Amino acid sequence: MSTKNYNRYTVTAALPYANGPKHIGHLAGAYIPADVYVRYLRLTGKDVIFVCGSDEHGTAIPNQALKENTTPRAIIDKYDALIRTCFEQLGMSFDIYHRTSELIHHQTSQEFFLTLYNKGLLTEEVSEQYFDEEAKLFLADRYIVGTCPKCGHTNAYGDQCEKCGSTLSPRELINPRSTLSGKPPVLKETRHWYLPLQNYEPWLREWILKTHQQDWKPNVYGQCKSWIEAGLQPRAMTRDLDWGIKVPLPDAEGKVLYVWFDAPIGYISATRALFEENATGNFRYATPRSDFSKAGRDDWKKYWQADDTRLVHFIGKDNIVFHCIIFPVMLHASGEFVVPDNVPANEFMNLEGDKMSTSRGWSIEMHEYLQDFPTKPDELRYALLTNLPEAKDSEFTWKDFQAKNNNELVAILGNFVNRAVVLTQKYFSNRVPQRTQLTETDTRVLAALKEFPASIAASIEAYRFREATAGLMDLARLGNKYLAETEPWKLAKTDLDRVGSILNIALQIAASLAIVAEPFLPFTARKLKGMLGLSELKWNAAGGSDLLQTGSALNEAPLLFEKIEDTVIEAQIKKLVDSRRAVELAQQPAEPAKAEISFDDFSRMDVRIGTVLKAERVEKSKKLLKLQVDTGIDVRTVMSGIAEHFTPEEVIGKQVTILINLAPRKIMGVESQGMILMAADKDGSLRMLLPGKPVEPGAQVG
RNA sequence: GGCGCGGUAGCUCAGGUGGUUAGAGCGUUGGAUUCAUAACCCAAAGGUCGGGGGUUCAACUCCCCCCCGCGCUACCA
Repeated sequence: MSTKNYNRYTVTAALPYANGPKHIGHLAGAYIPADVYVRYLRLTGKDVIFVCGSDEHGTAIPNQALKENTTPRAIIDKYDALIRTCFEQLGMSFDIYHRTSELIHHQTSQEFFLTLYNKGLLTEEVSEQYFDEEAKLFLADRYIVGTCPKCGHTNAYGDQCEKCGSTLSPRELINPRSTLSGKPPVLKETRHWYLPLQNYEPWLREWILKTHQQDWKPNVYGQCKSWIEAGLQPRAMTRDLDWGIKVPLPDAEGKVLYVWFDAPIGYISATRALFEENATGNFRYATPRSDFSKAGRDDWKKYWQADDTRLVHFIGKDNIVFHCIIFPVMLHASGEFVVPDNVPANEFMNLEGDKMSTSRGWSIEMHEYLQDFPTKPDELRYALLTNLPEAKDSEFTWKDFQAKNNNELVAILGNFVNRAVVLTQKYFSNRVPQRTQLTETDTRVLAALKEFPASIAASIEAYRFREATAGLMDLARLGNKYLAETEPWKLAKTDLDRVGSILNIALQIAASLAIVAEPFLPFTARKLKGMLGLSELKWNAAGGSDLLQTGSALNEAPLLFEKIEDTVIEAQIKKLVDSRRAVELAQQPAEPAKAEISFDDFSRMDVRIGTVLKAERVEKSKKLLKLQVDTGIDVRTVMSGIAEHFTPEEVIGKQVTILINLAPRKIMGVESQGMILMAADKDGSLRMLLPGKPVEPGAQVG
């Protein structure tokens, strides 16, 4: 249990891997809780930095580049920009969002590696790995497929057979082949540097199993325990790859640091960059902080090396081993760094009854949400916060999103604020009325109000963000209930003084809401403060009864939230289903082969290359084009059902493949003498079969 | 296979170290109300806490077995 007195906080959120867009599951796993935590700490006046950035190394980056037919550099630039923008629009309040491709990160990582190396803490081992001679690459297990030795499945991966579920190593595969070239890989010797994790087992046992049994979440603690008890082994910290951070040793050509070695160091280099930029005033990735304007560029060390710094990593459960075992061992072994005080990893968020997966088309990408709901970042934050997978996998549904918005944000929070403000406009010309004599109800409500901030704070500090969010909404409920009990609209004609007291109290509640909402709903909090004319107040002001001065004017008060209609939700669900269908279609196996035919059958068809001389639309037909085709033998008319895929202009001059001895047939009153051959893609779209180089019309296809 | 985390009202989820009638929100039903984006407020119905054993005066909470879901099993980022 951490009983230490901490004087500053270093909070990290998992570095998103820049090989593609990120979805709301990632937000729920790490970024939203981290942002709430940090915003809260700042409000309480704590010394805190919040660092994150794009993770831009590893084999998947060049692979994605291959897939998108571009360079790794282009891939990371593209996805870094996309993710960075989304985070900003969602209100992620990073002090810096850095990139692991930056020089300072390469330097920091290499220094870190050398520190361990020079201390003699890394071991060197030579092993045989599969190598793709054509791609000239060592292959990660995932990129080798072959026949499973256990079940005979012919497409088992090098690490696992998806059919029988057994765990494999690439060497076990029968007839292995590279997924990059399709060729069989060869075994080749390679040398790598390993971190002997087993040497740190006693330390890990002491640090995790003993010290953190109480304060780490059960899922995190259990996972760590499982690994430690299973026995730790040396883990390679380098890879054969040409994309990444060079191993800073002689004769290490073609070797880079393992991405999971460099990625967490990214937190440190981001912190260095944060102070570098604040010290120089040259801001590229950091958000300027006035309190750091006098900081030196070496001040980053306090946030990583001082004993009274509390390091907290927010991650998803897939990252537990790296943040709880490997990175801490690296930090500990280096001898210079503090280790995390907590790693509040979340589980996964499912979507509409199924696992979220970008590749399967079953996800809500951040940028897609923001495109469709550009004015509603807080609405998403709230829906995710109330259903974070804190203890177990949770589920996001669009209906639930709608319900949270309509029944809670609109009906409870927005409505309460609106009621208080509208009544004030109506009876007190939009000025905060005076509070006179207090009734028993008043004092009770004011006392209850006072309790909220501390209770919400306790939840946040215990990493219970759902509970904390519920506390926020309960405060709005308190306000609604107070109005329902006191019914100021009834008293307006008889006792305006009393009405004034009631509205004063209601407005004080709204003011506290504006402060307390900031970590959860930053955009709404800002709006609400603007409406109430409330200055920036710290957390400890929340719960107070005199946040708003009597007589001060309220500003224009638009509605904080708007209802989301059924049609909008239905459209989102349809979009989701459609995107999965599209992916499934694309992955559908090709049509099975037709029955065998003889060579004679085949040679009876006369297939030629012909040149399209003329093409025109056919009246009253959506599908047909009437073509004049030079077949080398003659020029003939062919009616072709391609009008939905090609315009006449783009067909003219093309050398198409044509079956010329098909029996003529009248179509739309015109005799068609042959058939143009087309390839039909899985989505039904047509592609012409063109010769690779121009040929004379009439060239036989066979 | 081994290990870890889960399996609590129709739905989404809370339930430190075992102890009075097992909780919240949504949904449902009924009531009250009209200041408010037909919203708020009150109340009720609804669960043999995955199944089966055991420990105990007492178990959702501890132990054992089984079933189900998810994850990890260490060169997948």
